[in-house]
Amino acid sequence: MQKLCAIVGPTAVGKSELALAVASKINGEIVSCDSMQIYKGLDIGTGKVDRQAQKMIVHHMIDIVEIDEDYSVAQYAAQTRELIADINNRNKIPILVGGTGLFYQAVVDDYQFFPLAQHKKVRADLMEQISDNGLHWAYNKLKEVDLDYAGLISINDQKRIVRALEVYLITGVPFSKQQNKNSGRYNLFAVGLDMNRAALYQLINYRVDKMIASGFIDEVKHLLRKGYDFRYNAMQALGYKQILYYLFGFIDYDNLIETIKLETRRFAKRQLTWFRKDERIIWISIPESDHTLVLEKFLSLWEGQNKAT
RNA sequence: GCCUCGGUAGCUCAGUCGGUAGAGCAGCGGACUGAAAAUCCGCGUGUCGGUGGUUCAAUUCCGCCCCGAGGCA
Repeated sequence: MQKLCAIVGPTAVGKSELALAVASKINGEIVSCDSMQIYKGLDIGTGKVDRQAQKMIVHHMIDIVEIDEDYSVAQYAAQTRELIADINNRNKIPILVGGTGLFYQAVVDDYQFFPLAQHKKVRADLMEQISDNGLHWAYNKLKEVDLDYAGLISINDQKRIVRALEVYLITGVPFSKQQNKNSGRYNLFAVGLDMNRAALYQLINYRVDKMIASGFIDEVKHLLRKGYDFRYNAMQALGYKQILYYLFGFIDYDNLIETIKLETRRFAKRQLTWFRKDERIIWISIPESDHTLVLEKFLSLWEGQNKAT
């Protein structure tokens, strides 16, 4: 069975640092599990590890698409599974590292996705119809074709309503009938990092200040000059969206910094909610900023699991 | 020193003609299968500044005190 090691947790908790240390100890390669680091050009705000570190330890799934390219979890899962197989075949350990819960889940639980052709036009049509007929119309439409899924989501959840409809329209199969998964594909060792909430929030605030100081705003200005604005999903990323608001004059500077920090804190909370429900995850709580202790703890857990299997 | 206004949730404030109180934001919890750093759902967390008095009952009325803002000296 293929081996897979995973390091997950909220933003700013120290996943990347630990991953680098672990990778060099257990002969691993890092597979990023991050929905925004896949984009070229999103560097400072997504907290990519610097190029030097990327040279020392092999990193995958970073900078793999352009900002204006379409990308989805289905592609991520397919690509990542191939990579994991490849790394295993070379007798190295794949280390899945990141904070995007859906991407993590799709890989470790081996979600099955139907083949799906271009969906952009279908979605654009749907959006137009919603602006004409209202969201309730779309929800009722979904009830007609997929009552089960409609029952699971809120009548206000526009994104999920649109997605379920578009997937149905393209494949002809109700969305809820497509939610299949295999289990036990990997010999999984998953570690979650957590820390005291107040300390985490402090780290997040500090990290945002650091990003701003390293030229985050210039990075967004540069992207905007290339024509990348609100239209692109990548530009909905935390910080990028807010800086666009700032550059367009919708919010002032103080407001900008506070909003990025606030939204990032809330994001971290949602990440924790996601990972907490996965019972396979072994949690390491970070007492202070002593990362050597965390590494030791990780390695002893890893040894323990390898002896057991 | 005197006068006026204010002191209620972490913050900004509403309210109770006397029956221990509620909004927004923050916060907390949850959901999540082709946009996911997205999107959505749920939950008031309180010595009503302190202390005496009136009252069956005071956060509410009265006295005194403390704190803040403004005004008059």
